[in-house]
Amino acid sequence: MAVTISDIAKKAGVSLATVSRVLNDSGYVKEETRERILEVIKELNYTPSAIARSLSKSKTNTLGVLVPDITNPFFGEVIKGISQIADESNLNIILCDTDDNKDKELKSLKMLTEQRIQGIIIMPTSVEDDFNSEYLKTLENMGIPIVLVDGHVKYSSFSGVFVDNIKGSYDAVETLIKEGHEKIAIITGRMNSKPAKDRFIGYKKALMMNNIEMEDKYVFYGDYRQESGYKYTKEILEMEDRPSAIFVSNNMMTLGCLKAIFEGNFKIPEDISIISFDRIDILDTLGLNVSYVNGPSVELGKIGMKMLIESLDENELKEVKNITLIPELVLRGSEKLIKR
Amino acid sequence: MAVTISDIAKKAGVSLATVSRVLNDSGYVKEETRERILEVIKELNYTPSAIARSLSKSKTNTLGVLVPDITNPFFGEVIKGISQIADESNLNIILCDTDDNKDKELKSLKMLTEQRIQGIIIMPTSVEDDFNSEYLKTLENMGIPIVLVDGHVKYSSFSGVFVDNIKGSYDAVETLIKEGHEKIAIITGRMNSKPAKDRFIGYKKALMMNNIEMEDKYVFYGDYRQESGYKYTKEILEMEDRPSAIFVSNNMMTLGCLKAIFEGNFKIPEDISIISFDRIDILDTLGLNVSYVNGPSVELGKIGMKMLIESLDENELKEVKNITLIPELVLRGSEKLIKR
DNA sequence: GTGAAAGCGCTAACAT
DNA sequence: ATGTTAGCGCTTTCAC
Repeated sequence: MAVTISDIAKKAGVSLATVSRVLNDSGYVKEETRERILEVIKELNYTPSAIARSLSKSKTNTLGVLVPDITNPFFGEVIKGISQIADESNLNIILCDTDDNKDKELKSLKMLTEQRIQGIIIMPTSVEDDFNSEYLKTLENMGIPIVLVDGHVKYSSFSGVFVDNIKGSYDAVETLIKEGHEKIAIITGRMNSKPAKDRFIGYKKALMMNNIEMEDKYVFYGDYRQESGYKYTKEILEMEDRPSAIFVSNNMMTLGCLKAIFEGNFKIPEDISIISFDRIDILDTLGLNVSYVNGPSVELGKIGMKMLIESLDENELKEVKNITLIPELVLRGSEKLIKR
Repeated sequence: MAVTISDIAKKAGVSLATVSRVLNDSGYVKEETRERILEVIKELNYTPSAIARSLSKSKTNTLGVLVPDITNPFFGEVIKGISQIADESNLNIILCDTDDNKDKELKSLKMLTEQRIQGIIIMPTSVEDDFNSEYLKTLENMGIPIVLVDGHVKYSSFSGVFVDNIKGSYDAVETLIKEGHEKIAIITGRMNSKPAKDRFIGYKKALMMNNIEMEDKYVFYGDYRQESGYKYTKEILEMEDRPSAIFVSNNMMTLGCLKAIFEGNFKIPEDISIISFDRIDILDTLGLNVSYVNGPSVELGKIGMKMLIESLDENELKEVKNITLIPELVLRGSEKLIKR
């Protein structure tokens, strides 16, 4: 169907090998022959088959990337970082949206191995029912390097780049305390997710270090979705012993939280203070001054990809590397304690 | 390196062909042999090579998808739609973020043809410097079906699924007029983009049909980016003969527009009315009642993918199909004309 | 400097 | 019901 290397060879009056040589700049080819071949290639509009090449070289130059939700801008930014580095190294990437679903994740993983990708960057969905990490482990044993980004799977023996979630939320909550807040609520993520758990730990730690007793009634177990942020904020706003501040564990829940606050006609920070984990671009754009803990998304992607590329080098002995990035606390005023 | 079909054959004491048969459920295999083979496959942890299969069948079952910006939730949703349908048909997709950049787009296109993808869904970046449509045309002539989503390239001879931008903005602007607005500003997109142009046309048409003279001073030529929305809204708000309403041609510029409005301490719709093209989830979430023209993103993706799959069928004669979806006008109150 | 030929892992006639 | 074999398009070793 398509024009192949042998069509080129025939038309140029040389052998396959010679064509291949000019294609790959390998071995010696007389300048004259080279030019003739190049011309024929142009003329016939030849495009080499990556498939055939991959098969022949047992090397695809393709990497797999798994994200839980492609419509979440945070992941979008991570992907930007990943693509950028991949591009520079002329690596292809196959991107899979796992829809935050272990089954889809597994299906994608299988598809990727069939495609003989040479490495995987994965942003896992959660740690629950953790059968996929077994599968990942198998892949790694088969020689496919795995790099985790912003999450943890069961076997911590994978390399990865993470955000220091504990420190991030510790800083946020401590800031609230220093502002004078004493009753600080938290809306957490699912407790089977490492990042969510760590954010909770940071919260507890900050209270403890500042001699504030944690109160169960101020702890709301959310699930990283808008709805839970909305629902629990509503509850919080109606408490008789209402906390003066809320620490919300991720961006989506913060949106829900804000909705509840606006609906109830409460003002930030006059009526209630909040700090969010994760930046929400839009808020800044709209001039809504919500303070947040900023996980470095693009950076996460870039570093993850660089780690992966390094471990692609077969010669290098594979040691497990872990890099943890410290998130930055960005204060916008929503953390302030106003006399109420 | 990896275990191959012949390893399986050897260990199971059969020939390659037989193994291939059970792998593909083709031809007859004795139940007993089948089971034995299946067992060996499990045991050796065999994963077929899609690469080898593709080469052998001259068929990759892989599609290419090009998006201008993966961090834009609108495209994220289109991708969700695409993935969903692809999944159901067991088609793989390679997704490329072109960064709204013709060169990257071209590079991705080349990469995709090397990968021998069997079809392409493309959301083009703009119509400007339109050399890629030539390339696309070449690809199509080579038998690779192309489906356009929400954009137009130079050669309108491609199939595609679009949004009726003219009608969308016509409805929006007419609504403003019916509300009593007479001075209606527009912030457009770049005039080399078909959708942007059409949205402008809808605006003009609505004015004309309602016997309102279009005033040049109310037309602001933006570029679909936040900054331009911000900048022109600032200008608008400072005009001595200030319009009572703004029609903003896309979501990003609307964000900039809102920022300018809030910064100036203007109220919607008390001080100024607006309608946006494109839904912005966050606004609803936050309880900001901005009316908008809603392009059906997920639907766009699903339909686009279905069209592509249809034209994958080689038997089918390839006719150019165009489907245009009518966007829905969602009124939230920001269009109201309040006595000022 | 160039060519011949084996091989990458699999499929699909064609035999048996 | 199963085996043999010729490709798929390319790379690479070994000859010449």
